[in-house]
Amino acid sequence: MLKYILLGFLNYQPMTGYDLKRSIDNSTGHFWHAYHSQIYTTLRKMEQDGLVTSVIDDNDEKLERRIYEITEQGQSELKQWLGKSLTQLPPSKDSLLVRLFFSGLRSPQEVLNELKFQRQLHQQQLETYQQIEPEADPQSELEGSSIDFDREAKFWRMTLEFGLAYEKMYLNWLDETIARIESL
Amino acid sequence: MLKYILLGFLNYQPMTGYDLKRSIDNSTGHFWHAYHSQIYTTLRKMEQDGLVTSVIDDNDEKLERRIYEITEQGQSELKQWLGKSLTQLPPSKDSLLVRLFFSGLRSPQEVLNELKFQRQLHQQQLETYQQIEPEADPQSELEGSSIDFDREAKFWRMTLEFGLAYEKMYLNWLDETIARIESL
DNA sequence: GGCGGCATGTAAACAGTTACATGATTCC
DNA sequence: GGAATCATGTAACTGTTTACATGCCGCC
Repeated sequence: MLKYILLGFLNYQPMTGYDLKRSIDNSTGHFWHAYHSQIYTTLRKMEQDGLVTSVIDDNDEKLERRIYEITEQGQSELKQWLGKSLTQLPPSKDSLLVRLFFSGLRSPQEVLNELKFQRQLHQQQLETYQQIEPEADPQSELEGSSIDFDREAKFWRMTLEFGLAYEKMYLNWLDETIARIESL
Repeated sequence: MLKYILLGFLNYQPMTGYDLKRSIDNSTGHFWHAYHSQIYTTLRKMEQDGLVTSVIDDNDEKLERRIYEITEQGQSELKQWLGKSLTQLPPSKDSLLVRLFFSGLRSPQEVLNELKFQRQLHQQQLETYQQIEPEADPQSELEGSSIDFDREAKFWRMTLEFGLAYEKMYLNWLDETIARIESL
């Protein structure tokens, strides 16, 4: 999966591993997290497979900043992946729900503490998403590009809407669940 | 993670790998999926680590059905895990959102087809959850057990409520997103 | 000079997925 | 007899996470 995320971003413009890490953290990372260690190793592998090429940045002679660029083969692989629609539900994994499922073994107070802490985190996450709203086009500086970033931004916005809906739903459910446990 | 799910179920009663597979598919699998291959190998590893013990079922001489039972060490490890509350948001991974994020490369019709198909799947999933509602206690036959299954069932119900809220949110978002793309 | 953030990487461990394999039982 | 489902497992691979490691730059 990470492979396609990297191809997706490199299809916008050439970037270093670190640039990719930041791009992911600010956008797709909200629904597909990646560690820098995985990004660097995956980029190396993709270069071996001919999906990207890399050059060392000349501007900066001290730091070995490697700039990656997507190849035609990379573009074609990205398009091919997008062409094959999902035919199943993406499996969801939520360790909090696993913990809650087996919470008969814990004291109600312990469960409440955990849920209330999660509530804070989800509240923060919601606020993070709400602050992304105004600026929907972080790539707007790319004037000469062949990419229509207005069109791209519509899809980015849709994933943001998902994040907002998800956090609101999560907060609602946490509030109801907390209330239910408190009344036990 | 799977380790703790297996411990959680074995804490209710001794079971075979296949029993565990079915229990997971019907409950925690909705928020933490596991393949049978992983279940069997993890059980073997847990036995080596002293978290469970196993015996071959005598009733069935043809089939080598191995019945696993949780040990005291296993119980203590399960409780210890539950004791350490999550301090971060569980990372979510949703490949549909990744695909949508980069859907500027696709035709609107392709995107719509994928979203509409996902809509069907989520509708089915919602109905699945709605049918679980009436029977909240699949373990009710265990009369002599030391586990208070009424108390357990309250937590199971909470995770089910999450599933219902999640699917409703997802369907809503899909409907809005589909409408937005159709009006482009 | 020390601290924090920038920037890049490797190694080892762990988790999860896919494919292969086998044999029993049940139903048609 | 054949197909589907029950039931158990191994092997190879891929993906993900944690830990280790290094050095630069700017700020106080």
